[in-house]
Amino acid sequence: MSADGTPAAGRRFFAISELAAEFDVTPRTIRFYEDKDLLHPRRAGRNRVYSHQDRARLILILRGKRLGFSLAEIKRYLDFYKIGPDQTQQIALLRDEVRARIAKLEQQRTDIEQTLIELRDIEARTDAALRGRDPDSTVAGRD
Amino acid sequence: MSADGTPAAGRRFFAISELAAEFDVTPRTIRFYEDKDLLHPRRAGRNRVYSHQDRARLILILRGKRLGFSLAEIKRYLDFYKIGPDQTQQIALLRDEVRARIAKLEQQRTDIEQTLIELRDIEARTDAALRGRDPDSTVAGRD
DNA sequence: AACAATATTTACGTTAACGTAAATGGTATA
DNA sequence: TATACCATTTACGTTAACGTAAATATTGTT
Repeated sequence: MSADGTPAAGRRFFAISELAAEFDVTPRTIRFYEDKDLLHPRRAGRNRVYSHQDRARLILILRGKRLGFSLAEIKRYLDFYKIGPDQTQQIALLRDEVRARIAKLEQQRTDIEQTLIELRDIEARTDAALRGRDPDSTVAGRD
Repeated sequence: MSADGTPAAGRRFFAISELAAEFDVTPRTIRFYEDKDLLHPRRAGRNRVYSHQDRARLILILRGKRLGFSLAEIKRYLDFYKIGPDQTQQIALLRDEVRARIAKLEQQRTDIEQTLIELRDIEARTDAALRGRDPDSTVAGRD
């Protein structure tokens, strides 16, 4: 590990196995993302060489996966960042897409808050049950 | 629609096609969930009949899907609610599982907040670009 | 030079979550 | 009663996201 604690600090490039180990995925997975056009590492001869930007993209990909997005959706997201110079028509479409994403994420956030409330309630019941207490007779409530 | 606005109010039971229409899924999908043991409607002869509880379970299933959970995970979640009377051993395991879920959802929430920040930034850039303004030269910033 | 370790390409295999189509049966309506 | 309309069952098809295995090349080590 480097001085600042982050494993990538001070490093210029990364091998596929290094990234795989760091993010707990297989090299196959990383190559698969390249095959799907989500990553574009350089080559040192035959071997793949990943820059900090490549690594950053991988982080975004994995975050997208945690949120349940498909690789196709994640690719679109990554594309949001590389729209070229002014294409009013394109930009308007982009804006609409971005807004749709925002709406979807806000719905997800609402779903999460609701689910957390329910889970915390269940957790409290299990805690109580394990203590012999009993905040509502049975662990899951009544019918 | 009923007096209170909710389409299910005052109704005792639902047909599969009604639920399918209400939640914008196909009957096939609902039958599939039953096949996977996530739903257990009664029968009127050969036909499926869904109660309010069945409908509520379907709502939870669809919420789980929006959050990116697999049907197997969703089934576990539904099971959280129907743990029988005191099985200290079982309850301890349940609590651990519930806590793991909570942790995962909190991670998801963090991911969402971060993504929303980025998307809102992009949205602002598109807005500005469409107005001729320009909060940072190009839509996506510079390299 | 022989060997071990790592990376690459190619290609077939696998699982989840349905889609789609065909055959069958009850029901209501003209 | 013929027809139209759902619902059901059965079964094969499809897509996404990798897993797994085999053959080959490269590099470093003993």
